[in-house]
Amino acid sequence: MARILITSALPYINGIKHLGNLVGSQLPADLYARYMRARGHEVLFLCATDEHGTPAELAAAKAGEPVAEYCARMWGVQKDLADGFGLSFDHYGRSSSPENHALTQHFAGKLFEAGLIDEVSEKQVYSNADGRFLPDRYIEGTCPNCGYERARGDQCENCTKQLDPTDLIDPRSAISGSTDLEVRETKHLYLRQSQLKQRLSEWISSKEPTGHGYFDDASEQGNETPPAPPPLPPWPILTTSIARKWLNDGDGLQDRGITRDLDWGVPVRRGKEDWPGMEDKVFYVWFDAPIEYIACAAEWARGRPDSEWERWWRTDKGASDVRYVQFMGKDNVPFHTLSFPATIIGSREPWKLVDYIKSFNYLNYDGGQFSTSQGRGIFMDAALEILPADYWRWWLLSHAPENSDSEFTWENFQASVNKDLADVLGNFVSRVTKFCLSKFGEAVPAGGDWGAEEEALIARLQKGLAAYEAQLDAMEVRKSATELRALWVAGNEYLQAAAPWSVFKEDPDRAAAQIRLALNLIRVYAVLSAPFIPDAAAKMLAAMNTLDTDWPGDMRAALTALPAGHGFSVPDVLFQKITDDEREAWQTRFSGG
RNA sequence: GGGCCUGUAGCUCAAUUGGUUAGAGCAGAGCGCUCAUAACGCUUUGGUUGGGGGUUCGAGUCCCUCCGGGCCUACCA
Repeated sequence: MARILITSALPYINGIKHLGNLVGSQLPADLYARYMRARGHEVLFLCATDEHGTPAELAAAKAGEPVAEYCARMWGVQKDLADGFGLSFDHYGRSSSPENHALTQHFAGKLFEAGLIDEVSEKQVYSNADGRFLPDRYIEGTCPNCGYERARGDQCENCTKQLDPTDLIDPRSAISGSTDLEVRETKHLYLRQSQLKQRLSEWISSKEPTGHGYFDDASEQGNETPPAPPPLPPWPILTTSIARKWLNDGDGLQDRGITRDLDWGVPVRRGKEDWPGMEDKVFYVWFDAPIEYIACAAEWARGRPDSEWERWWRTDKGASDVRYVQFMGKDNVPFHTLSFPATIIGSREPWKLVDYIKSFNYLNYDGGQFSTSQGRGIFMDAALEILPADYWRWWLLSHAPENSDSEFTWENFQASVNKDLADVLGNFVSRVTKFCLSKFGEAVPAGGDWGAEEEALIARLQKGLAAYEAQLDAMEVRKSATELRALWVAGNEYLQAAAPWSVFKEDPDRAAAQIRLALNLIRVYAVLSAPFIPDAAAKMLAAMNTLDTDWPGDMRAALTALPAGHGFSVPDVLFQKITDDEREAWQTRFSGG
């Protein structure tokens, strides 16, 4: 049995996430976690809300709540939605947890001891009206280059010119509109990532197709039950190319500011000691957020010995055989390939480094981007209001933006759900159970033997299963969905060829054997489909009146798990089809504006 | 500006990394079946792989160039 640590990128606390966020990290991570658990491996699957930073403070102010209360409330909202989508986290934590405060400060102290922290004095824009320093993006003004009046302090959206906030004509706060701005001197801590460039570069190289670092320890252990998963493939090009760009672009990897002048966050300390001159500052959210991956495990183990979570994270305390896989959207890649590893490596302590980073492109909505501000697209709460989670899970996973940005259209969604889920899988369950009920009653029928058709089906399923497993092991999400669907289709083809409804008239025993196989196939489908559509899988198992969720190793054996005489019930329709009227109504409702 | 990704059938995507005649699903057409959610199965139409040039015995795949779509560019996270 292997041990698999899985983390999903942390959703930012500010508001409800849309389907693009979901498919880019949490959902594929859940697919992988459910699959690995089903294969019998020990899985720790973690996620948490990312709560610090300026946007959280502003969102709280807008909601008229203290930021701590706002974050606590939104954590609850996001947790409920995650549960609604069947995301099977072992723990859903918070980056604001005491565990993360302590660990973030601990890492800062270790990095300081290693000489990897610089104190840098710099000038930043302060807004008197807002009572805060303004990040460059929160300063607006007229672009000196093109005259656009709503240029931001970092870049003009109109002419794309890179700007410095002091370049802007008539600068004002984007928060309040106030022009009462001044430049103040402030001191910040910088992580000297540039010192670790060589080390990081070599590490990234080892994960590329020509590298040799992707055969992790967990995959090299011999004859176990269950067998260890196959070696991890090279990292996605998307992951390594973004990392390379940041490593090599311009002067190479830049040192990074890891503190901010904010109230809400992890106070700057060196371990448990004060940090002179840093009394009113907090760590930058991108410093503390990835550390929450570790702290989240500590939260999970609250009230139990530290060894419980350290065996997942400390290579000196049992984590050396852990396989660690991260899931995220492409915007998160630099922080996971460089900044966080720099924190880990720079600490000179034996923390577990990530083994595989699965990154995703973006999901677009009907010809444009999802937009929170314009209410354009589908958000997690609205999605669950109109349809069960499995419908979304199936479509999103089978269309995951792995190679390029992909697009949600209602036509495609309707066609995919109706055909794949209702017609191919749902109808299979329906036709088999109803036929059995009418001819043999609500129990697995006895009599008859398998013949050539059954042998051919078993061989085909065995082959298809191997293909499905290979894609899931490689985290090829779309291809996994294709293989799963092919398994469903095989059942329908078999039924058509076997035609038990005809056979029954001449040879009821033979028909009984066919239906016995088909009923067993429903259970097998439930087990195999559960990582994608857990709720429907549970319904199928309930209808088959079984708790046997063993992953099929030998298909022949798996297809005899339900013996003759085993009672079952005909389930309700598994997947209701989406009608044209519904589709059109939703299309209108979610068009935004 | 720089970097990366991407363009394959009406639609959504493959193509074992340069190797026979570019394949699936959906949509369309035809046939079969009647257990089933008007479901299922079989057959079938549909391609100058964005345009042009080059390398090669051989190019969807490699190189150059042009066109289109997208992302990133370090103080939003």
